[in-house]
Amino acid sequence: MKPKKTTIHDIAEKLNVTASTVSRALKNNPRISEATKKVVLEMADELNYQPNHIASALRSGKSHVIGIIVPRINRAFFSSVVRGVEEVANSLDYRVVVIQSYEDPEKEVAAVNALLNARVDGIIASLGKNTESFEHYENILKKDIPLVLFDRTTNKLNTSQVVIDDYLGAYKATVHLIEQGCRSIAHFTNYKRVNIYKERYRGYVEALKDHGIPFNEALICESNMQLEDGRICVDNLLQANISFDGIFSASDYSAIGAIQTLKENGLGVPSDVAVVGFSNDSFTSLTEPSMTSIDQFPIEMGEVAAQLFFDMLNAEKNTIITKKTVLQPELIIRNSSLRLQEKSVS
Amino acid sequence: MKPKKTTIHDIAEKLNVTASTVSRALKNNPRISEATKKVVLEMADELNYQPNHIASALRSGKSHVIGIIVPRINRAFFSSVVRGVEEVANSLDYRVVVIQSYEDPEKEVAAVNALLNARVDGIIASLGKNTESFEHYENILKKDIPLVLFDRTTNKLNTSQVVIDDYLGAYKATVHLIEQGCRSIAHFTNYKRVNIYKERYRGYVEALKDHGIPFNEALICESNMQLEDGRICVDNLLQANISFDGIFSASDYSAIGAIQTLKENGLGVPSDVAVVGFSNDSFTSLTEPSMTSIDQFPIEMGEVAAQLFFDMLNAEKNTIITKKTVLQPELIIRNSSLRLQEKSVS
DNA sequence: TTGTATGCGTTATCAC
DNA sequence: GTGATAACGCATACAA
Repeated sequence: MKPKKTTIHDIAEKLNVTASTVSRALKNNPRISEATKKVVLEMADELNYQPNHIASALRSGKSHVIGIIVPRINRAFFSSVVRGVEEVANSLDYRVVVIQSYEDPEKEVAAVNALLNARVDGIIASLGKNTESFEHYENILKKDIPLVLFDRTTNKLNTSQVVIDDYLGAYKATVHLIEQGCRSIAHFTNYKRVNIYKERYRGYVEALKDHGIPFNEALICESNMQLEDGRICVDNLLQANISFDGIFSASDYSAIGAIQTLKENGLGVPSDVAVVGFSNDSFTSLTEPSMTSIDQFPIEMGEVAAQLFFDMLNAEKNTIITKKTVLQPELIIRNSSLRLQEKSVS
Repeated sequence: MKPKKTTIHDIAEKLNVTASTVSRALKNNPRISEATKKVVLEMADELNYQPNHIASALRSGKSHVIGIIVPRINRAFFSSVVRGVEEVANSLDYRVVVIQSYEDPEKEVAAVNALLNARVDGIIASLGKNTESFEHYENILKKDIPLVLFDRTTNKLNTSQVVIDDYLGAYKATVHLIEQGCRSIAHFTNYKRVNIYKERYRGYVEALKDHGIPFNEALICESNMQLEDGRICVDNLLQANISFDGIFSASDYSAIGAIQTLKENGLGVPSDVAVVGFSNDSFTSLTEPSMTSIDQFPIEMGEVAAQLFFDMLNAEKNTIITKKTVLQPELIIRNSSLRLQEKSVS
């Protein structure tokens, strides 16, 4: 019933050569004559030969698979990064497998082990928010397996990474709010725990300083940055009677929560409070008002991550090259912060 | 430097048994004594043994990998289905790899080939909108490899599938609009090309009939169901001066496009036009007004798909069992269609 | 209950 | 430029 799959031996037999010759011909080995290569390729085609990657992986020790660890794949940002990696990887005949860590350190450790166990040729990862130990990643490096970190990275690991300039993104966002007339800008952050939020916090502070606006501790709200947290932050500000006319949230999710609560309290967005988020998640264009945010160019980030991976893979002789690439973010202005035109109309 | 990975031979050597014994002990083979199993497991633990799945796959012909083909992973629906599959699969020591077809028939064929080539033990797939030939899927079945279809399926392939009752979902949605007082309900669809939209169309028609509301061809708008298409559909209705007081869109995306255009034209949602979408995508709770939609229980769908896969896998002797599972959808009522309370207030 | 022998399909290392 | 052989790590038919 099941037609047996054709192997290099089948091809070899038909052509009266050996499997080694076929193997070399298929791999375009320079020591094989062009004539032989030609007939081998033709026969392979005729017999509908499909190389067995499993056998190849076993023999060569190279699986041609890259493992990606992301907190969750249903975030637009992460799924776009994965897509970027895939594009580069597939073009070089590499496959990609994705594992989600769900921001759970234990699951992250398990993910690393699962990937190592699956003999991936390398790992591209973004750290979970609660990751504080890096042993599992150090194990990867100890085994000389390429590791590339993206977005949520750490400098405690000596490996390549790609990030956006979170500082610059936050700076741009804050300056934009100032230009729209905001003078009391609240900031939603998680800077004590995650590097990228620390950078965004720094950008916010610096932008205020550069424009002569005093920093006000009371306007900082620390949380886990989900939708509900944004609601709570606004509630707290209102209850405490702290006046504010702008919000820069380091996450789109807490930004939308903030917008909802502001509206429920009869405050206009952006007329009373202008709001800017971070990540340019796909839903930001669907909210009312549509939300200004910072684009992180996730596809490009994935492409760069893949490139860094292959750089490491190919340099793997003894030179350990680690590179940090920083991408430039862009401010996408939408209605949640666009006051100037509104004012001239009303 | 690199410590060589421990194999079953290393364990065997330490214990003065053979590799076969170790292999069997690790697989919990009943022909091995409990005592031997115990020492083998202990030694495996001590030497930090990690089974080499690649070698195992080569030898046994079973990769313990399930391939999933989805149009795009960044749709909440699909990523949730994948998650459901993963949960069941991982609990049975199977891994999952995902390939996106991007609604492109050629990419879908390539995806099937890539998965077969990767020697996956089975494939779980949702068809692309433009898929009209099924040869690539027939090839899977010919090879006796389990295939499970979900959501966007076809009856032209004799294999297991899991769908929601699209007819019922549409029926519920339409009845809900009628109960909210709608009497001229537009329907956005793609029924001529995709089965599930045909079923939703049928549910819409039937609900109207059951409530004595005449069907009006002019209220049907066929399109590709993206956001922009929803905008166009509403534009067309308005331009043609066709009066309508409700919209049942078979997609959340065209529903949000419709809401945007209605609002831009000064029409109230739901006061002038009530809107219901389909899929309960995560953004539906973030729009203004929040959007009523039909939940398809994607995680459950993934779990069932995985279950059907394992059913096929385990029955693979000679009995080909194919089963069709139909899940029940649920109407999630939000503000875009909730008129009754609004009316009593205003 | 355990050991022996063999092969899954490929590739690396010799040899010629 | 090509062939012969072994080996990657594991699983299984057959023997004992």
